[in-house]
Amino acid sequence: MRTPASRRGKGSNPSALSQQVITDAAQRILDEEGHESLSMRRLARSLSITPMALYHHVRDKDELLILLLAKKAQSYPRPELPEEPRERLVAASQLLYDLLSEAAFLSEILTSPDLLAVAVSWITDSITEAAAACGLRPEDATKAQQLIWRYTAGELLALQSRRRLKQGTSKRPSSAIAEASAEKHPRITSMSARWPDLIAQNTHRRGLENIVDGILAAHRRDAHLPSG
Amino acid sequence: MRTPASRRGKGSNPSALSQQVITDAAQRILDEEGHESLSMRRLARSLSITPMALYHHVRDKDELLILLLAKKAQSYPRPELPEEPRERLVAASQLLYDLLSEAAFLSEILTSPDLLAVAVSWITDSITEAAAACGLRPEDATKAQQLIWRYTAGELLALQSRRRLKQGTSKRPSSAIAEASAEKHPRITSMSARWPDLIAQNTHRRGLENIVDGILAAHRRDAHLPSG
DNA sequence: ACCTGAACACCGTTCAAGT
DNA sequence: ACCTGAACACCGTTCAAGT
Repeated sequence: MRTPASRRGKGSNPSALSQQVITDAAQRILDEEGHESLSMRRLARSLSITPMALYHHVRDKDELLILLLAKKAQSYPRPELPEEPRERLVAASQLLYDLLSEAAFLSEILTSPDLLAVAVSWITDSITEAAAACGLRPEDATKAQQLIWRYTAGELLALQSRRRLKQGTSKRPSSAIAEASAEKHPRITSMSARWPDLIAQNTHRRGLENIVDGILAAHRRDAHLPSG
Repeated sequence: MRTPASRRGKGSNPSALSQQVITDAAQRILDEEGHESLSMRRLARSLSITPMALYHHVRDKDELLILLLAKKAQSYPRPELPEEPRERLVAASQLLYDLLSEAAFLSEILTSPDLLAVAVSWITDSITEAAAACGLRPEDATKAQQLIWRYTAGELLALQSRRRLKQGTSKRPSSAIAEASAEKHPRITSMSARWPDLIAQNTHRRGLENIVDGILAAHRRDAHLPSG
């Protein structure tokens, strides 16, 4: 009983399934149909194979996504970073944000920050290095990197919801929520009116600089106090 | 509010279904089985009703989750905040983090920050107010609140993954990822060895203070430059 | 070793109908 | 108005078997 699976076209060898082929196909789905469409089953269909065939090359969906991110990180342009340490710290952090904003599927794996961080480590390493060059001890430099990483994660979530808002996939506040929460605070009413404009803005860069300066100021304080 | 705390006989009267009854049952599932177990179907089963009966009282699952959060926010203890503006800003921000860390299902709705923010607006309002009391103009105070909110979101993601790590639901880095990413950076190897200790720490408070001070310093700079 | 077929154990949500 | 039954259109993943 021979399965008449339609030829995979394009490829010369139908049995040429590999991690490379899989991630390429996944990226194509991401680009053409959006990250909501990327499922193991959909991916298998696009390769004319059984979903289970995928599991011979990737452990699970999370691994696939991280792999996708790692590939993007690898091929990402690596600009020369500024000489001046503080500028370098800001630039490397900005780079992290820019790269990750291109990975729309990110929210699904954002809860695995450690795995994620490994995938983009050439950038997070630069951040740590730059922090160290600003005078922070290795330990504090790593903490600084972590702080920036977490802020970046929060900004990326916000970016994602802004995008969905544009797409029109978002939801209206729904009276139930307003009712359940708008009881004891009069202020919100006036503030929420301005909200749409405010959340529409990309405030990442400004925030980043505030944070970097906050870190460096704290360092200078700590460095001066013990000796004086 | 016309809920006279009446009959909710466990299965005796199926017509006693209401938003109150639904959210109570959902909270029970959350508490007893964890947020992964909370689904519309599971919830319906626990109430001995059809999944679709739920949709007469909540629009969809997201609304249910936000409702759950709004309830928690409402019943959360409201401590007296410090008089001193900077201290108040820090304290209110810490409060936001503390409250949200108790909502383990949060990551599912973290991508709707605007809806979320309405649910906990009594805290976010305090943050904005405190920032204004520090001298920021209303617009800048709102931006400060936004910055803090986003950092908090990032910290909460990190917290969540730390919890999963403890639970043992986490994944080992998997050679494929290491292979795909650890090619061009030698530094990562030495750093990732220290990682487990570092990510295990709760660095939120320290980071928060850095950020608050960064914001206030930027404000002082901006306020002084134009006049002098 | 690599892949298939079938199944397991689920999801959120829509629709038409019942009371 | 409130609820059910059945279906739609999916998920990720395991298992045993085939080549």
